[in-house]
Amino acid sequence: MVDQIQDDGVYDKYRWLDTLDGWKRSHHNNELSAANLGQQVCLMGWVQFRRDHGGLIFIDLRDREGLTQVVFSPEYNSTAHERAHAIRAEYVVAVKGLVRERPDGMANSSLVTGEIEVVVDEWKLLNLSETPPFTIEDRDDAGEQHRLKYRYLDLRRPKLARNFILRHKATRAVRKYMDSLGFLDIETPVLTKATPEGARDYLVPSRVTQGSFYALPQSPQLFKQLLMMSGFDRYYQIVKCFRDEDLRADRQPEFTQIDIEMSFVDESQVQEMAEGLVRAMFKETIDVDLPTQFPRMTYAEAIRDYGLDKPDLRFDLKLQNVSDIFEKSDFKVFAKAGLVKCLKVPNGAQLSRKEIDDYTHFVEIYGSQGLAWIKVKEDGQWQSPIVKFFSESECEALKERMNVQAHDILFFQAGQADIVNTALGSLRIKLGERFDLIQDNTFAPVWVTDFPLLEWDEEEKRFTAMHHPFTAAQPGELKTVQENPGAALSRAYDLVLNGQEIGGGSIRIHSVEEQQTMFKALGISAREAEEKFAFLLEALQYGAPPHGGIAFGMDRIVMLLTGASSIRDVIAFPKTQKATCLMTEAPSTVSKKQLAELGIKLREKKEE
RNA sequence: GGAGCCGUAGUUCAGUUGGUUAGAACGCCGGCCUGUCACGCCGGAGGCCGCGAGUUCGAGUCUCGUCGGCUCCGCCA
Repeated sequence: MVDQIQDDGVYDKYRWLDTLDGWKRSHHNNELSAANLGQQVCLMGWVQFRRDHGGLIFIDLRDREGLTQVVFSPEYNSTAHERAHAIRAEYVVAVKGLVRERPDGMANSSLVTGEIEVVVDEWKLLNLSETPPFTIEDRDDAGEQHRLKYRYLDLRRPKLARNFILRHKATRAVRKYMDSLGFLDIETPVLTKATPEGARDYLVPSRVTQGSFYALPQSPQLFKQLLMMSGFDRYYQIVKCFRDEDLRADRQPEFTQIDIEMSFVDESQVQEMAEGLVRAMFKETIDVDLPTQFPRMTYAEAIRDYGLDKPDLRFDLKLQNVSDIFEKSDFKVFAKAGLVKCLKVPNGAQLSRKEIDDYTHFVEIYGSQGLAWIKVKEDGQWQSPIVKFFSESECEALKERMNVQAHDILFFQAGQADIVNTALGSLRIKLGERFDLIQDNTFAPVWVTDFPLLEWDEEEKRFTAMHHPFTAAQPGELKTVQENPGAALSRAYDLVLNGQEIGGGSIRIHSVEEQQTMFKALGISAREAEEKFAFLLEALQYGAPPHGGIAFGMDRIVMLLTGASSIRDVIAFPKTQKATCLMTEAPSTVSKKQLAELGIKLREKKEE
């Protein structure tokens, strides 16, 4: 009926399309209720489902807000009904009709608009649609490869659409809160200078200065510090940042940061502001009240108790250092280890041998050599492949230290400290999920403070900044930086929520001497510092105020707010793990002309 | 750079030890249907088993390579 060949042979399936002709939408599709009974309304949207009974025809009309059932009835309006047989999924239609109550027992309690329906007087076919490659509804029946290729269709799915509506509310909450505290939204450049430290830069070739490159910002770090030196006092920006590193379920090459900087403040003032911001976002998007004061823990405590610098405090298990118990043990694996840590799971003895084997493979990912364990039976007997190597006093000490009870399981990691902590800390998260220790809809924020200023980079054989090279050392630690760089503590802090790092910041260096000391500790020569950061070193000499700030990962926060398991579900047009866009097919090759203008010559492809 | 899982109809998947004509559900097309809401009933069409080699009398199934998607380690100040 719809596809026709015109007289001139041109295939034109759009000749029956209607125009709006001044029709105006009166309501969205999640809006009508019994309160609107008897009203004439005009709705527009996409056809979600069609249920053609031959006589009555029902369609569910969808827009971003929801669904409304529309009825075509031969008795009510036979012309409208006759034309409606041709309606298919995803056609775009406008209907004018009467809001009426559904017959007895026909209400649909799963729809907000389920008590009513709109019976059609007149309707317009605004556009046709090919049969979509996958069904547009919330039950996931398409793979991500298809969903990303047809992202614009995927985004019609209510579940996904809701994420972006919520994301908008989060953004709005940020702007409202920051404005209320006198922060100015100031834009910083996207074409900027490559930095030697940190992540790999995305580079943009300069046409005007051939052979030179801009870099896309990993963060507006230096610009926001310079804005403090300009006297702007309180700055924020919701800003795209770029890092050319490998992707993860919670990492995209371009991501959005809530970037904040303040002058004349110390850590506590930045943190107080930041807590208020996060509380406002949670309140105004999902109506959750976060605690009025977030707990704090030092980096050292986090590693000691949780093995990770982003502890998930939604459940209580803690790692225990048991190195001392086994110092002189006959069990050489423990005695010779740099660190031995134990994690007890109450009632964990139910784990099967296979599950334990799986956990063994799991910790191997982190470089662990193996996973030792002890199951405690009903009668208190220990079942374990390693206990036979323990002396009686070692068993007693362990029993007391770990407060061992019947049905417990103990897991051990022994070896190099960083591997022990990472492996056992990650296993802790896994076990928390396995034993359902994490309650739904709980949010456990925590500040992690007192980070080391520097960490040793084995590959480069030098210290690198743990946070970034502009982070101030704690009072008195400047001397430590020179004498024992690895021991110096910084004025950096991270905000962790449910085991995810959602924000990080620091009080910055505002004295040129301290900045030079820092560069020196990082093995950056005075010449190199001059070359890369001359503008910063100069600016610091013209009255830089004490300042500090924080940056939040907007995408990750929205993930937590929506419960999304992938960052791709809160980014409208995300990239695949290979950093490509399946829809636009970016990145792509460019013409020789474009390359020539940039003075770029591609390496010849080797012939096979 | 490395490890793992996956790739079969438009979609989601099944496919036994390698064996004849590769199946199901949903979707699509046609017919019937006046209270459905993932409507129902009847009928039909639809396949480069990701791609390329190899083993074999014979490959969706085994081997190697390759491309693509996902998860993770490294990396991500």
